Amino acid sequence: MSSTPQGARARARIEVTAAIKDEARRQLAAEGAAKLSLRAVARELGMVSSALYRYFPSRDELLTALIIDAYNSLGEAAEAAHDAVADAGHVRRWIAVCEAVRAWALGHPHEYALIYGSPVPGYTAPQTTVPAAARVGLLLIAIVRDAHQGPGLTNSPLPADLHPEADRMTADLAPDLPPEAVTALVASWAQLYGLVGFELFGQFNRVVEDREPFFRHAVERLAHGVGLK
Amino acid sequence: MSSTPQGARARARIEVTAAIKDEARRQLAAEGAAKLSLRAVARELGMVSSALYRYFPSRDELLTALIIDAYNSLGEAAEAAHDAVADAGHVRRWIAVCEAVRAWALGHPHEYALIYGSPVPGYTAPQTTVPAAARVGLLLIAIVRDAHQGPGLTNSPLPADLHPEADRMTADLAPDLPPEAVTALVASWAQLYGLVGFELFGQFNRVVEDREPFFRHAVERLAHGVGLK
DNA sequence: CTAAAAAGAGAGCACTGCTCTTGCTTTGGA
DNA sequence: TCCAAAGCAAGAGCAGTGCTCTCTTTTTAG
Repeated sequence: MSSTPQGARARARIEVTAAIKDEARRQLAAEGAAKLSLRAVARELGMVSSALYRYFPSRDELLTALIIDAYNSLGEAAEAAHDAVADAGHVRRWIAVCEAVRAWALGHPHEYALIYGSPVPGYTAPQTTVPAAARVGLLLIAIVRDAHQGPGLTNSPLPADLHPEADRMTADLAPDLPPEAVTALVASWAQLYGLVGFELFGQFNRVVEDREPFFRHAVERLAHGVGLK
Repeated sequence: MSSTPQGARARARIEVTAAIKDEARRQLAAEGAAKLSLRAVARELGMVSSALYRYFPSRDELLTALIIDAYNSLGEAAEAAHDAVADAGHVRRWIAVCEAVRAWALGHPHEYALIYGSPVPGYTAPQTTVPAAARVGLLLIAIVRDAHQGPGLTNSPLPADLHPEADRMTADLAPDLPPEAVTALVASWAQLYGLVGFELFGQFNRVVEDREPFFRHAVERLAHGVGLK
């Protein structure tokens, strides 16, 4: 009986795959997705570039792996920040998640750009990324749900032409919540990334200087907008 | 006396420069910024790639020219949409500008990605782009200013720790407006691009289906958020 | 023990941005 | 009017890229 369940080869494959991703992530963090080079990764790992194709069939596949990891890293950061204030009020929890997203983005700008910036060259995200991408959204939904089951939500009514879509979204995302809240939640979710992206991509340069209080206030208003109080 | 003021050479230079930009814009619209190739542009124009460097010293310089054009194109679209409803109420004018931004983005996805997506490979936008980039922002400020001088604005107060930054932004952007409105305006400006970007970059896939009413409602709420009524 | 599968190495293709040198043409001053 | 200077096009070439193909070696599994 062997101590390496699937054999040494399978074990090595896992390690090499991880090493490739690590080195790729290093280059991504250092230079951005566009300058991520398979040949450079292979060179740094002491292997020849063609050998790398045994692990990732193309550059896009490597990027996809990095994208999923980035979504999960962001999701974990947001979840950790939320859990740290799980006892606090719903607005405070909402703010904590938003600030965690911003902090993660500022700490991993190229990875953030990879997942929330413009998609890389002709690249379209495969279905595989969906579960990881949803983590932050699910967190926000959970906060709003807690508030709904606790102190309740205060939402303004929706226009008539939005009722069908609002009901559809609600059925898909959170059937137990009022459509007004779900609609506001989805919009706030997108708006959060507008705030983060503008800061990260330099649109706030020479416009907003002291960004923490600005961001905090903005996401607090988002929280009120979804009905939290 | 010559009919070509600066000589035929200067005239030709202008035409060739325009032809290069046109062809580059075509490739940008077709394939995205990352696949924009100087060699392909030159090839399509029947010139050799090295000749192109007489007009643009590098690929980044070409991209910068396209970025400025894109900002101006977006700005013009927004201004035209605004002027078409200049007599309507402030909220309606605000919505018109936002919807013009969205429509332009959906019609020019790669150009939108170029200016509001993640900045291209290690590329940092030069100062030259600033005036063009400000056009939509100035339009939104103008609407809020009109409202302020007309029916007035209704804003909620700011937290104390935001006062310094809010006053600074107000002095920079619109000294005649209340800091509460300016702060909300800047945040809404960023949030608008969050809504547009999420739709454009596929984050709304399988989440929001009927996007026009959703977007319209969201930006109407933004309008109320900056104090318009 | 052996056939099959997996992995690495290397050469090569087509492409990229960019530089440099070589000629030709237009320009502007003496 | 002539002539040097500047502007421009063309071609070759460099270093780099993603990716494919073939060949050899190593490991696995029957």
